[in-house]
Formats: sequence, structure tokens, C-alpha cells
Amino acid sequence: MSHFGRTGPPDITDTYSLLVLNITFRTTADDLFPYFDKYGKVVDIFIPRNRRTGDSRGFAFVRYKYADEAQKAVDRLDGKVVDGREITVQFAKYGPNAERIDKGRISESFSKSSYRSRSRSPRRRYRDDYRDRDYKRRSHSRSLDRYDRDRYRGRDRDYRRRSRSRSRSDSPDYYRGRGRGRYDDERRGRSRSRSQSRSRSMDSASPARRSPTPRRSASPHRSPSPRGGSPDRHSGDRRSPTPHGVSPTDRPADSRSQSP
DNA sequence: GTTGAGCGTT
Repeated sequence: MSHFGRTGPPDITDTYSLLVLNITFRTTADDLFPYFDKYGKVVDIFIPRNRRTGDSRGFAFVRYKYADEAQKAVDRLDGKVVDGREITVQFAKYGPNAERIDKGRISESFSKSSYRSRSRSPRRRYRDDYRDRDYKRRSHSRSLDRYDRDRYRGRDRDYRRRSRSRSRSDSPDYYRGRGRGRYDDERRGRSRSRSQSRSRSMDSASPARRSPTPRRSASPHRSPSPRGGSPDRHSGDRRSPTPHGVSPTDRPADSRSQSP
């Protein structure tokens, strides 16, 4: 029983944030507290958890008061088996407020840390690992699907929003979803379900047999001229910027001899 | 009851 996580960040300034990964889903701040507190002064421990289920996401943030202690904890607790699982302790690279973090220390100074190159190592290791992760996901993985869905959901929504400008008029929840976090996917999902239902109704009224692709491209180049002999032969990936000969209809009335 | 790459709350 600790006050960790009960209140907001006490003082992230002048504190070193450590990221603890690979922790069990049952591990709590209280469980990590003795481990980290044993190596230094722990200011606060925060474990992000799902807003819907409330389960831990598998990682925690430990804030130290001094860098030396944090470094020591990283060196000592990194690889330590906690709750039967090996945890990974490392300095946090990102801050809660997207602030600049140097060596795990959160500094409010922006321009000061600006001089430092931003060429930090990619978090995704290599593409191989990334691909493997994706493969496993597609193969069989349901725990991460929810998180991924959230992210994709947001992107998808944004994409649709940008694609259709008039959607905001039809979608009243457009404004509501704006302020909502990404944890409301459940609610929004249902909302969308109803929207889809309504859409189907409209489809019923509307000719659902509408052409899948009424207009492949508005470019006249792809437009198969009925008078053209065989435009398909030239058309395709060959996008000749020269309309000469490609579009008989665009034949310029040049004085030059083009056709006998 | 399950899961396993990653970067966070008031």
C-alpha cells in the first residue's frame, strides 16, 4: 500500500525517470518499490495501466532523486528477476509531457538540451525484430490487439476525418471524440457500430449496386478514347508526359506535319 | 485464468 499512483506527478523536475520493462502484469509499484528503494531514494513510481480493465501494461516508471542512484538501480536491477520474471530497467527517453529528458533526468530547459543531437538509437532495434513482432501479432496475439486497435483506431479515424470534410456535420460525436482519450475506443466503437447500422439503412435506400469505381482517374491520359485504336497498349504504368500520339483528341493543331 | 513489445498519470 503506497501512495504511488494515487496522485499526479509530485515533481518531475530534478528527478530521474527509469523505465522498467518486462515486469509481470501483476507486479505493482509497491512490489517494485522495495527493489528500487533499496538502491536509492525513489521519489515516485508509476505503472501505466489500462483504463478499462485496470491491469498493468507490463512496464513501470520509477523516478529517482539522484542520477547516481538511478544509474545504480539500472545496473543492479536490470536483469533482476522480479515476481518470477526478468525485468528490464533503463532510463526513460520520453517524458510525460513530451519534455526533453537527458540521461533520464527531466529538464524543463528546452533550448538548453536542443544543442544535443537528436540522433538517439531507435527504440525498435531493427526491422527484423519489428517484423517478427508483427508476424507474431498476426499469428496469434489478442492481448496487444486492444492496444494496437486503439492506435490504429485513432489513425483510422483521423484519416477518415481528413478524407471527408463533411463528416463532421453528419457525425456529432466528432467533437466529442476530440477531447476523449484513446481509451474510449469501446464507447466509440459502439457508437460507430450504430453509425454503420444507419449507413446500411441508407445503403438499402440507396442503390447499393453502385459502381465500385465510377472513376478510376480524372486524368485524361487514362481515359480510353473511343476513337483511339488501342489506348490500352500504351496506357498503364507508362505515364508519358508527352501527349503527342498518345491522345489523338489532344492533337495540337500545329502547322507541322503530324498526319498525312 | 490467458498475453509480452514498449515510454507515463493529475
